[in-house]
Amino acid sequence: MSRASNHAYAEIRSLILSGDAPPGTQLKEEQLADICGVSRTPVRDALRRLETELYVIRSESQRAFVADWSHEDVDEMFALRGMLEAHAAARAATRFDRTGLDALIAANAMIEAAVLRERPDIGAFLDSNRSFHRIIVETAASPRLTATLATLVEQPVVRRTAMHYGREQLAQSAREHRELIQAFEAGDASWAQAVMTAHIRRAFHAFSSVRPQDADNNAK
Amino acid sequence: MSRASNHAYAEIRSLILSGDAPPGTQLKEEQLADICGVSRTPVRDALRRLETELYVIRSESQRAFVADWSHEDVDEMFALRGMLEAHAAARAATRFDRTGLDALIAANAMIEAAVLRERPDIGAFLDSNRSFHRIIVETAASPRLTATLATLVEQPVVRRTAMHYGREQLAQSAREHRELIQAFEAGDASWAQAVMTAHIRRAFHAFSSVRPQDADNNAK
DNA sequence: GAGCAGGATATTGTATACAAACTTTACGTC
DNA sequence: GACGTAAAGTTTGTATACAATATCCTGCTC
Repeated sequence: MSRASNHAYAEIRSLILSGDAPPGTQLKEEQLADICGVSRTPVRDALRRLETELYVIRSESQRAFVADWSHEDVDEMFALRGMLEAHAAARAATRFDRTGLDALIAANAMIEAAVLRERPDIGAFLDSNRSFHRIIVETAASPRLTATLATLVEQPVVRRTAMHYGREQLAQSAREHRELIQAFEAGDASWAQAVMTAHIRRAFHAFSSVRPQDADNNAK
Repeated sequence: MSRASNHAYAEIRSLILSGDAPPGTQLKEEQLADICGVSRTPVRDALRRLETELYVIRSESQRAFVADWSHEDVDEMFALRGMLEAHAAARAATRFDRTGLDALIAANAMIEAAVLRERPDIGAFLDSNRSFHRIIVETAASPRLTATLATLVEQPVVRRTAMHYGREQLAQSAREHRELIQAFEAGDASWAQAVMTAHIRRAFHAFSSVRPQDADNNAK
């Protein structure tokens, strides 16, 4: 899955995330192939990947569409994500070594740098936040958990959530990360699990208190 | 993703599960295409699906191999399954109607009939057991949860577990199902969740107390 | 004999052509 | 005008040929 395939994946994904292809849009293989400048074969690979990540859904007759997420879908997704990510945190708590902890601390330092300024840098926040959570999931050392969570953690949702966070909520997020790090340093699985549960749950409420059009305006 | 692709998927999957392609075996697209009697295109689709379900892993240079499942992997799989299925039970507890409950009761009656006899009928047990759990997951009404669990509940694993159950353990399984039904009738989510957690956890210990070769002998 | 270069072989990636399936449209019937 | 049906058009599925890349093998040098 090399050059062309990855390129198609990135291109189509950005079409969806940018809103150029809003929910419900039909994604036709040939048309996408034109846009990406490759043949249909790598486009099909890309669509399959996007499908497993639930960016794309398929009609009964296998036509591909940009996925739309109902409020209940999002609620359920956060519930599952909270459960699994908290479980990952608990596992990780018994597995962290100094190198991993340092990486975690570094990631959170970058988050704080992005947040604690006049005008928070949401892009940098998202990048570092993603790193932070990825380190934890990987330290949990369960490929199956990693794979399952990958399909659950939708970056468009994380993005919209962050968009709605004010400066104070972004800072609170970083503080929760600090507490997670403390729990990891103590090797306390229950603590880590509880903090992570709360962390994700709070994100859910931030997300669901904003109506989609507001988030879009915010994004501009 | 139609005829050829599904066929290739089923065929390759059964190669892996039957042990004809043991862990570590390299899966070459052309060779698989020959075996399945289709071209490489649907084989590639099938491999991608199997890859997301972790039956197949890829080397750095994108070559496909049969994944190896360590004891710890299986442990983790049961842990995830327990968590998610317990969550499903909790959701279902607030959603069951009389029709659903009656279906559940009927399924468990069939389980008991298969179990409470001179020589338990494992095949019938497995069928009814699958129905029982499916009714619960579907009553939970979360497509995402259904999809996630589907990749986690490996029937070969369930089968091996049941193979190792003695008559008493099979009966115990049915009793746990009865308690689940009580919890559902009471609409008590916490109760249902706790019973399901224990139910799956017990299955894990039954599974892991049997060594693979014993299970295979038993299966013959 | 160890290690490396370079070509031969094997394997995956991509493009393209054609087949199958689904959708839409146009027309005829009632 | 509503409905059904069949043909035309659109879209996805599959096969095959070729390209790119990785791996293996051979023979050379030291």
